[in-house]
Amino acid sequence: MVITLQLDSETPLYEQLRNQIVIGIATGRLEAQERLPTVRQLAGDLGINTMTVNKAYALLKQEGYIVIDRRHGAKVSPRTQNADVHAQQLEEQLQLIIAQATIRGVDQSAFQSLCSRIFSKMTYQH
Amino acid sequence: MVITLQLDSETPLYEQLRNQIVIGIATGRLEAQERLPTVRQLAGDLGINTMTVNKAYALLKQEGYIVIDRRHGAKVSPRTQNADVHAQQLEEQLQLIIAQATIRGVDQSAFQSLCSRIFSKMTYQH
DNA sequence: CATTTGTATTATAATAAATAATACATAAAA
DNA sequence: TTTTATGTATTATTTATTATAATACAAATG
Repeated sequence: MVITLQLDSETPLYEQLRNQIVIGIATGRLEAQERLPTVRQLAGDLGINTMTVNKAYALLKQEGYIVIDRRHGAKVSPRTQNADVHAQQLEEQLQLIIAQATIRGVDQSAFQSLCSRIFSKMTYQH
Repeated sequence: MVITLQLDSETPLYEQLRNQIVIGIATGRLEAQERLPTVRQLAGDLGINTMTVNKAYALLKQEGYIVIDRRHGAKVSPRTQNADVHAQQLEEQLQLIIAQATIRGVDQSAFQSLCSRIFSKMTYQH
């Protein structure tokens, strides 16, 4: 999986990394049980520090997206639950995005179309 | 309009402020041409620094959500355009949210319902 | 002229982000 | 058993961000 970082972004590197891996899982470019690169290898490839990658992995682990074994490294979690825990967070994020889109002139119909187009790229199955 | 800040949030105060004003505009709690509180007054009400409020106002101004006049203070912009400029940004934000939701088990149908519920609270009209 | 507006300036403190260099615990592999 | 590769913990340093603070300034209204 190709990961590209924007060094001039206001989004921290570890967060960019975390976001791209989450999208990779949802789109199926990273399959369940698939092994992620080691922190050292990924840090070397991206030209960033080991601890920055580790921070992204630790975050993904805490959020339940990946499972980490001392020796086997990091793997994509086979399945995740607890949708209810993040329901409120999802609603808050979505409310802000929809508010911004509404003011920019994007109506519900256009928004739903955009959502459909994005959903069609998501292949993650439970 | 009631604004509540979470001091223990990882979201900066000026960003929380900006977000709530954006939502206020979209939901109609802040009407077009309506005057916002002065930076000093709002800072006093919220118990935060003047420059923190000013940073939020400057950001809202730069994004086109409000218009600022030296003497008259800050007002909600009558109308905003340039939807295309922010189209890519919208898609990126939405992609991440949908990816997370998908992994958490939220399917397209449930997501669309949530969107509809949020949209029903948005009264902003062009 | 006086007042109120946003804003610019400068300083300071606290926190976060990123890098760096090591070291450690673990467990598979040789 | 020894070696090796894994994530992780630790400590330090640098840089950027955030928030506060105290002023001062430009502009425009009354």
